[in-house]
Amino acid sequence: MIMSAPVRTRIAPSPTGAPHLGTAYMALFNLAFARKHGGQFILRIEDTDRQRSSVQSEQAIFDALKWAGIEWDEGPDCGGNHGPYRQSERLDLYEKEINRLIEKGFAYRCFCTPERLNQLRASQMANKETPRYDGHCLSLSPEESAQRAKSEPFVVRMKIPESGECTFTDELRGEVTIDWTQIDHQVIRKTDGFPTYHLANVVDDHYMGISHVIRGEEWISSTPKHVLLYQYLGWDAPEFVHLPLLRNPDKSKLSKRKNPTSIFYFRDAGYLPEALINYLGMMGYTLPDQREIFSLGELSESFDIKRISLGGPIFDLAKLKWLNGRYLREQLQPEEVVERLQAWKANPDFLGKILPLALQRLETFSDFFPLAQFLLSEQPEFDLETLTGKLQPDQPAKLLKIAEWELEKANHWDRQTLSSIFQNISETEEIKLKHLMPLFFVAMSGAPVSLPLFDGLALLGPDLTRVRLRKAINQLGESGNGLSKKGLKALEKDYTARYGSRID
RNA sequence: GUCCCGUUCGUCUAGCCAGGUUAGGACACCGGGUUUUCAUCCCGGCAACAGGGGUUCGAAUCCCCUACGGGACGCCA
Repeated sequence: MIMSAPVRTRIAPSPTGAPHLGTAYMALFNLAFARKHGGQFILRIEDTDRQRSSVQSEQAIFDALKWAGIEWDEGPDCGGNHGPYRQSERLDLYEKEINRLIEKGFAYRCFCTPERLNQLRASQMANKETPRYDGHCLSLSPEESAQRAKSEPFVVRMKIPESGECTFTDELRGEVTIDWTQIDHQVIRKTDGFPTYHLANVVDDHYMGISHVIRGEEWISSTPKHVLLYQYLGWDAPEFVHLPLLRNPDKSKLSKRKNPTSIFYFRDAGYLPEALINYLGMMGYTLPDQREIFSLGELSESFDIKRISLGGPIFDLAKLKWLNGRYLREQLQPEEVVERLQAWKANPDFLGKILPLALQRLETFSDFFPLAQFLLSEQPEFDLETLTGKLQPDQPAKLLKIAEWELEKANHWDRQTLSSIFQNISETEEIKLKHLMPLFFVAMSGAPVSLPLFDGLALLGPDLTRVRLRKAINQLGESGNGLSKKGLKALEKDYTARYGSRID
């Protein structure tokens, strides 16, 4: 490793779904490390999954990271000397390297059908073996392979040594050794011609001059594939640093099912970006002097990646709130707090969107804020009796859950879409909309009567909405009218039958 | 199931690499004070080295085993 090589780090999110806290977390340390060493930090969009990637989601990543105060030196929006920074625009490059791998005999085309592979996997699982490709297409001659490729769909797989082990160095953990027998003949090019993550990330990190790959712990077990690809392609591998994963309170990997995970949730619920970043900076890390209030700049100045601790930190909203409070009263001047509050939701734009919903219900100004309150708070208070209303006690939890799943499918978050989702639930459940709605009014606003719900939800946004639904479901659970594990499973099956499969 | 990674108060962590500390700080919680209430603020308290073996005069710290937790095992990233 050449010590004088410039430090270049990257964050490589895939533009699917809402911008995730984990992305900001990884970005933070990548950025701090690059700054500390006078290097560059790059944003690369990993949009190789054509089904799930969207331009809206890509834009959301830009917006969310910028809101959080994460700035990149090179990226799809600002360019740079190593572009393009969107993987979908680099297909020729991947194709070239894939062909090189095939020619050298390090990779091969595979014509197996998904059906065959599913069967194979199922039988291996049944025999308690590690699911692995069986090498069916490995023996095809180059000629036959090339010939069939003209008329048949295929994927390209990388070859993996049949025995021995792979040892690589993780900067925090030391040497990590994994047997090659544990590694599958990974698909590196999909039927649609797009590369998979494993290939694309290696090719891009090489051509983009990435010196340190700082990413989540979830990647440790596929690092041997990456190391091998660097070897096959004749390139030096970067340094690897695997950071611990943010956790839910139950210690599982942070997930939106159990926590707010969208960066926008924190923006919309009224947190300060500098407090959020500060908080993320203390997950698994402490500054050498142990101060607890610090900016991104201060973190970068003294940053020492070796100080990262490896136990997975639990994301604790209570402590984040405490920290946010300290920012409000210690780091900002009162005038600044007013300005920030206005910029948040107390501005003509946002209030102007609420007004049409409230106007007919107003007699004096005093009526406005009580009506709008649920759109300006993180969570409303409600009591369970009001929530359940006239429904059977076992109904609310199910209906809320169904709504949560249905809402996840929404491509747009506007009045019309929301309206049709609830219409559909009403029809499918054979409950008149009129009887269905009070439940949601209470869950969303705390009261059975409120501003028009669909417009309200549209203003609230998907992230705050989801958390409110979940809070209501949880409270029902605590009172004994929730969904048991069994009940949830049954509901999910039933849901799939009547509404179609869930998406994530 | 297989493999990999991890494990200090309920939570975030310092200390570990260069063995000797009354194992420190913060959140939460409990108690007291300031405050016309509440909050803030101040003071105090509770509370941890997962277990077992080694090495050593001495282990949270080094080594091994066990347990527990997490992750990976996709034509997702």
